[in-house]
Amino acid sequence: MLILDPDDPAGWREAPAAVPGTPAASGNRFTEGLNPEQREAVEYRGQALLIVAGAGSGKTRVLTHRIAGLIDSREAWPSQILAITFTNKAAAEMRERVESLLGEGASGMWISTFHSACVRILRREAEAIGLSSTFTIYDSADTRTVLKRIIKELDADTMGFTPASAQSKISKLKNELSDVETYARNANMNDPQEAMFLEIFRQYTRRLRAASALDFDDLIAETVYLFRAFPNVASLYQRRFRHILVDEYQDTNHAQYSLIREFTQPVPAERVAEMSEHGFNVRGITDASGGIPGASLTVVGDSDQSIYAFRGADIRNISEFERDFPGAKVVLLEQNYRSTQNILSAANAVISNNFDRKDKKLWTAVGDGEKITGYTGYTAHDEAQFVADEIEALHRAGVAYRDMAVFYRTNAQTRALEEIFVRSALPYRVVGGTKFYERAEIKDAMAYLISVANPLDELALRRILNTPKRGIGPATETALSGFAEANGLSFREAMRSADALGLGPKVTGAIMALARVLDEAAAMLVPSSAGVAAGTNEGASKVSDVLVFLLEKSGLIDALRNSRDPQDETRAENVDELVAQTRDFDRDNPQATLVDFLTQVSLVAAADELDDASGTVSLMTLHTAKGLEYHAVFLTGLEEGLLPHQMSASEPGGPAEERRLFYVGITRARQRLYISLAMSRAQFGEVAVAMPSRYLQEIPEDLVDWKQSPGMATSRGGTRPRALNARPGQGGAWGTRDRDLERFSVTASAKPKAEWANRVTGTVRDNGDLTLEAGDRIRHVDFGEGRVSQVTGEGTKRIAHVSFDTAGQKKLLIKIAPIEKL
DNA sequence: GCTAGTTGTATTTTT
DNA sequence: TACAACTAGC
Repeated sequence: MLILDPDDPAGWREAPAAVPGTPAASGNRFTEGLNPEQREAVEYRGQALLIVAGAGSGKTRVLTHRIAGLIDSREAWPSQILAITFTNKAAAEMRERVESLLGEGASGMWISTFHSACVRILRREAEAIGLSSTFTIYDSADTRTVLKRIIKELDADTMGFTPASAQSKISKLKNELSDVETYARNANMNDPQEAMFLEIFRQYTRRLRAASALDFDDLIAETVYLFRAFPNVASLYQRRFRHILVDEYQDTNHAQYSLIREFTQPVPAERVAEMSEHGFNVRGITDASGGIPGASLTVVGDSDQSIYAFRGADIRNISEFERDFPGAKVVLLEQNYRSTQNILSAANAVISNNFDRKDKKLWTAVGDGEKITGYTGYTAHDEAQFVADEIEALHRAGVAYRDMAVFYRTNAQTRALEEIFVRSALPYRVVGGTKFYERAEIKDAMAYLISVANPLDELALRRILNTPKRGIGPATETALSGFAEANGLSFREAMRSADALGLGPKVTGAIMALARVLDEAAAMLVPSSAGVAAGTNEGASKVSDVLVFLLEKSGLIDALRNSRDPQDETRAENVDELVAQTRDFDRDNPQATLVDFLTQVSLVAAADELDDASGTVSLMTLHTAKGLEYHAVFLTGLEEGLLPHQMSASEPGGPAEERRLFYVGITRARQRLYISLAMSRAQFGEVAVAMPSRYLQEIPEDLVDWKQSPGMATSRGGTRPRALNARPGQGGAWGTRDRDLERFSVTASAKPKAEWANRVTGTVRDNGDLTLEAGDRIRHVDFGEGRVSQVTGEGTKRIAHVSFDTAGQKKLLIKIAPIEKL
């Protein structure tokens, strides 16, 4: 999926002599069909441009046309462009679109995420900051493991430190570009809490250094430090990139902001002269003083879609852009090309409740469209059944599954949705969530590769030390690390000389054997002498071959295959899938190294996994949904405590950010928007009463057609559990006034149709080999009786198409549906 | 050093 | 619920 940028380091010193073009020369070819504001954003030439782009206002179009225009008019070579996007997928798409606009490849362009761009720079310049160019990138789980060890060793848990709390604090500091020393200077050492945290931070930094590893936040921060500490290195990039474009600017944090500032600094004349002497071509890019002026900066963003404050995103970066870059031009894009007016009106109404924002109203020329459909389920399963039914109805009406998406606030909400979707034989895919690369067996296999690529990475080594089981326990591990420390060796070196430790012969043999396997794998990666001479990877073994070698020689794959744990069968299959992925990687990137593969894996984002060609409904969190659009969108779990989330209440700006999240969700929909909630939701395995989200009231009532409103669901019938009759408590945002509930009763559609049949439970049954055929009558736990009209599929995937007497048409996966034949 | 069983505890969003 | 950490017994 991710394509390695074809930028070629050999061309690094070549002359990208720009032919300065006149703005008008960018031609009409790239402004045709654009509205006046879009056109202005594409054509403007100046130091700084802020494009305030409302949702669906065609910002990707503007960005791609702007880049294509710059290249086509010869104002810039592709290699002088640096475009930062939020995901790798967006980057790949942007590259594709630019290339198709130009009708040719645009190699040398850097279009990537902040993190990918930084890794690329850091690997190239690693030496300068005393890092191995094969440094490992630690993900949050790795960070957590390291912190867990540190906290245990320091007994910091007695002071209330947890890996999670330390992790988020360290992350916040790094996003503010505060390193250990900076923190130490300002810390109040009389406060034992603070002193302890400093020690944790210090240890953490030390260990990452020793392992030649960087965490996600380091990638950005270290690049900034690199540029600041080595102006001559920074100049290389300042000279090269003449046009910097940043998408989703509202979600940049301080470190990213600082990085952009570094990129756009001018290069003073004396350094330009120096560079020129060293053979760097600066022709055509110097100004009258002989220096290189700062690169032009284009940022695109929408403060209403800022949803990453928890990750340090600072909304001031965009709101104070004009102050930061004096003379900046601002272009406002308000015409929406995505959604119907009803959807936009709802979005506008909701977001206008956020005070302290620049007023901005999205509008469209496409017309009102259909009303928003609302539904209140009794349980999460009931809600999920509504979603499944509506998806099926849309599908029958001709909407492809891939054009529909279900959004939710927390990953935990997928469970009920998945259960119902499986039962309903709906093709779906969960985007993000527990990712493939987070599975234990995959992390194990990856740890082998990492140990080979970066021998200093102790975390990876410790992970594989006893995986598969080799009889090397914690005692041996401690002995090894003690030996390493006492002799000034790395953990890996200690393993090689394990025979000097006086351990048992079996354990010693196991350690030495593992060390040997790793050494042999490392030898496979050395390029041939011809390759070394040419600076290529010629002669090195392919990633897939190294992986297969490691899996076999280490015994990992055999251990999984021969295990009697039935789950290990799936694990072995996952490992095989990893091998298949490395084969794909080798095929797609013949020149790439093992480190390239590891980098790519470290930096995949949830949205990168999206496969446009798949014929499935997509399920994802609201955060992942940013930047995407679908014909039909289902916003689920619109309850107090979920959206806004409980945890956001205590955070400053929390409720406003949650509202933006809701806004982002609404504006993903092109034609149809569905909003739903459940009156009760299982948490802790206990059922708790749920209150409608405060944000629901903010949607004008005439825009929503409630098939079952919150009012109806509380005021009707006596068959539901008592808990549901409970009055909303004091302080509940939904209020205690009856008017609030009445509002929904009044707007509720007058047709009390099949909704009562939809009181779906989580019941699952194994029907084994129940055979059904068209014409059979069945009884379903939730839907009552019905007649089978058709049976499709094979084996465990047989699907019954059933017309229920009261609940309508449904598809059921026969094996697990709670049904019986009559 | 390994395994199974038990107890305890935490549950937001992500590059 | 569900998973991590701890304990007991091999």
